[in-house]
Amino acid sequence: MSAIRLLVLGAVRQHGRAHGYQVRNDLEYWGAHEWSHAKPGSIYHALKQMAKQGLLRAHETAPSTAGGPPRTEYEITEAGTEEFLRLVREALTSYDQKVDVKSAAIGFMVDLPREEAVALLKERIERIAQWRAAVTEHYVPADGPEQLGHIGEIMHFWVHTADAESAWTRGLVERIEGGAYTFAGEGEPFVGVLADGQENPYATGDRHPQDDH
Amino acid sequence: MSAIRLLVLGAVRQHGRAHGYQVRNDLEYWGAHEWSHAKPGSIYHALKQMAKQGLLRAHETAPSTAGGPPRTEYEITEAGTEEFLRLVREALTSYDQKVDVKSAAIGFMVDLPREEAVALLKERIERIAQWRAAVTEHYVPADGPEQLGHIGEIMHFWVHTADAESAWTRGLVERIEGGAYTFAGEGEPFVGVLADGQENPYATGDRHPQDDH
DNA sequence: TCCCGTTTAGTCAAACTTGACTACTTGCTT
DNA sequence: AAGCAAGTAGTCAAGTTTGACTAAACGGGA
Repeated sequence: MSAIRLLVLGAVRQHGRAHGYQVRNDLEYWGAHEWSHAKPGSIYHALKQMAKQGLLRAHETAPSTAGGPPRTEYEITEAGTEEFLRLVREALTSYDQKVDVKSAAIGFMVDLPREEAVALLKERIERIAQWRAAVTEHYVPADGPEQLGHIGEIMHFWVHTADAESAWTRGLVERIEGGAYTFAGEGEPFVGVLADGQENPYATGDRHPQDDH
Repeated sequence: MSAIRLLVLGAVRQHGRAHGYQVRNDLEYWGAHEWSHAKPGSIYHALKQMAKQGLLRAHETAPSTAGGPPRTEYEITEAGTEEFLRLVREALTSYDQKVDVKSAAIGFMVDLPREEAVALLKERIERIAQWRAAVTEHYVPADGPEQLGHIGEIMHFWVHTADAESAWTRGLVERIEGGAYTFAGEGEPFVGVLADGQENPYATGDRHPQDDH
């Protein structure tokens, strides 16, 4: 799963109706340019693609209210909402070691009911444990780990990372079970999009693309 | 940086002369199919591309010794070796939170002198610290972190991950400084490729592509 | 008022990735 | 002796990602 579709679907859904540039701005507001590869091209491409697949409905719109070429607005469809929820659930449970997908899923977890979020996260913890067991059993050669030489460090690194993630997920589950945050059906949701015209406090300052982290 | 080029360059380099299928097998031997997206198409594409760019030299070869279509063998060029070392150095120092690139870099770190590897890893630790400082300062709004709601969990997750990685890197530096592993110029290097005809103990068992982790 | 920089909005070609498919040989089985 | 599974080696079209580029409108100073 690529994070782009999830992010774009989620942004359009929260907005109700959004054009590409608005989505682009929301993602930046969420800091997504820091942890996902959400370039303009990818965003506009995802919008078009998902419109073609019936996940979004495209509305041709008048030549824009403030500069730039005419813009297309999108709304999420029934099918799009289903796909969105499916993606959130999948991203919350699966251990795919991709930071962007995980981060996006955390951002959207409150779109599910509290109990479901907890259950999915517990499933994730379970999967990490299984993955860990499989890796440590499978990749340690019969005649001892020394055989692997420095290659063993790769495995060590994976396991270390998995343990850290597991620990963090357990903490998150505790916080959620302790009543933190507002989940689906629990009243006013947290607003995570920029209103039209609102200034983005986390703007990039438009750094040059050749920036290297 | 994508991990594929680094992995392919490294494989060809260790082999001296290799055809695509051999590279494909080496990567599987290294477990790369588990942590990178090293599909056949990507590997053959990378080989062709890098040959076109002068990083590899292609030799047309006789119709193969054991089944299958005729194969092309590749050798690394001077420019390719430079690029390889550049990529390893970059991957060791930069904090790009991509598991595949990091893992590949660990696998190839012994191709550098010991002192350089240590220096690069220390640089990495430093960069993680800087990144952490920037993120915690920049993303905590003036009126307290509560403002962020559950979105703050994303930041918390990044920071947690960064700390885990920093801890692991410090451990690795200690092990290397303590004399572990054989680095460039220290005698017989660790052999990380499969000899022609040698069986791969870590073969995938050719699982179906629709496997989901 | 005219030019120039900025913001808004989006396009495009080139490169890369994916997963399924082709094609050829070996060796076992019936 | 024919058939066929398994292994070897690689191709291909469809889809995705990238980074640089286009283009329109606003703003403000000389």
